[in-house]
Amino acid sequence: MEQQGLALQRIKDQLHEANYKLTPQREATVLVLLENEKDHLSAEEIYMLVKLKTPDIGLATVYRTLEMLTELNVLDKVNFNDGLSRYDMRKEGAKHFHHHLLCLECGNIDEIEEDLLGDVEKIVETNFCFKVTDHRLTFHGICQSCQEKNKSSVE
Amino acid sequence: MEQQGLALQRIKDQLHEANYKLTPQREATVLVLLENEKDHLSAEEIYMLVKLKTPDIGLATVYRTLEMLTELNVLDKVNFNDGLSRYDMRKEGAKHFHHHLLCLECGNIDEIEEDLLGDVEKIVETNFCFKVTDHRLTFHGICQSCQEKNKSSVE
DNA sequence: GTCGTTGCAAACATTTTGCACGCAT
DNA sequence: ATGCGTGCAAAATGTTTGCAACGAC
Repeated sequence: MEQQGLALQRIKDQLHEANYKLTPQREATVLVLLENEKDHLSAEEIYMLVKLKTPDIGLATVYRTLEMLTELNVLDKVNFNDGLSRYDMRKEGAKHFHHHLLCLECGNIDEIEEDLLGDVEKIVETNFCFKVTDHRLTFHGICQSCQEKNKSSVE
Repeated sequence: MEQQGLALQRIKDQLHEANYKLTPQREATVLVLLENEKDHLSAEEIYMLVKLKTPDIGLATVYRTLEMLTELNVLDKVNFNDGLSRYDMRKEGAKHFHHHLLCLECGNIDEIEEDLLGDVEKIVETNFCFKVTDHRLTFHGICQSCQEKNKSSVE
């Protein structure tokens, strides 16, 4: 909770620095994002959650807010393979973008905060002369609980 | 060329195994994909290329063919962040899916065939109990030629 | 004749845009 | 009064689906 207040303040500051105003709609959207940090909500899902508390908001505004926050690097727009964009908070201190584990069976998406790509990025920079600024890494596979589910159903 | 003939034959066999027919439209689509293996074409781009040689084809057929080939693991559907799906041939021998380098300046997408994630996947399997079957890895950054372009324009 | 495949058009889903209005400065 | 921000509706975009017709066996 305290954390969330700090995060909100940080985002407010970023908006002001970039000459954006923190309107009630924008604040409500940011709050929903903070409250659901662990999920990977789509624009529509965010819209519906915001609308519960702030019914006076349009879908277009949510899209515009999400675009703005993505531009400010508060959010990352991520595409898994379900045809729509999802939005993911960039952790405050995190230099790198976290990784994802997508379970092909239940569709659940977990996050890995650990940076696993430090060495790999160095290889890319030296061997391919490519200046890396960011990355997207998603593993596809079977999550722990689905593995257990399968095991017990076989027995 | 010879390689392409072999690849085509292999794909034909896979279709037949799965009880699909190799219709002229499907063959034309596969040929376009083989001829542009290094690109990351969207459905529409593929459609337009196929239509040059085989005008009697509809966009829906291309979509259906791409879906079928994705299901057969001949293709991978990849999403960069431009809002549409792109299709990428899975290399014949390649056990793992190759990685991508997306240049944020010129939009070019390069491929890395080397497997850079062997160790990382092991870590994921043991530390997170996640059975990895595939992955998507894209580095965002500046490609070599854009770096050079920038250097000379500063001087 | 059956059945898989097709082209076309319509439907659909997601995202963007145009516009008139509202509100803070 | 200026200009940013808004909701709504319309448009644009990318993809899927329904359907009648075709063609191989």
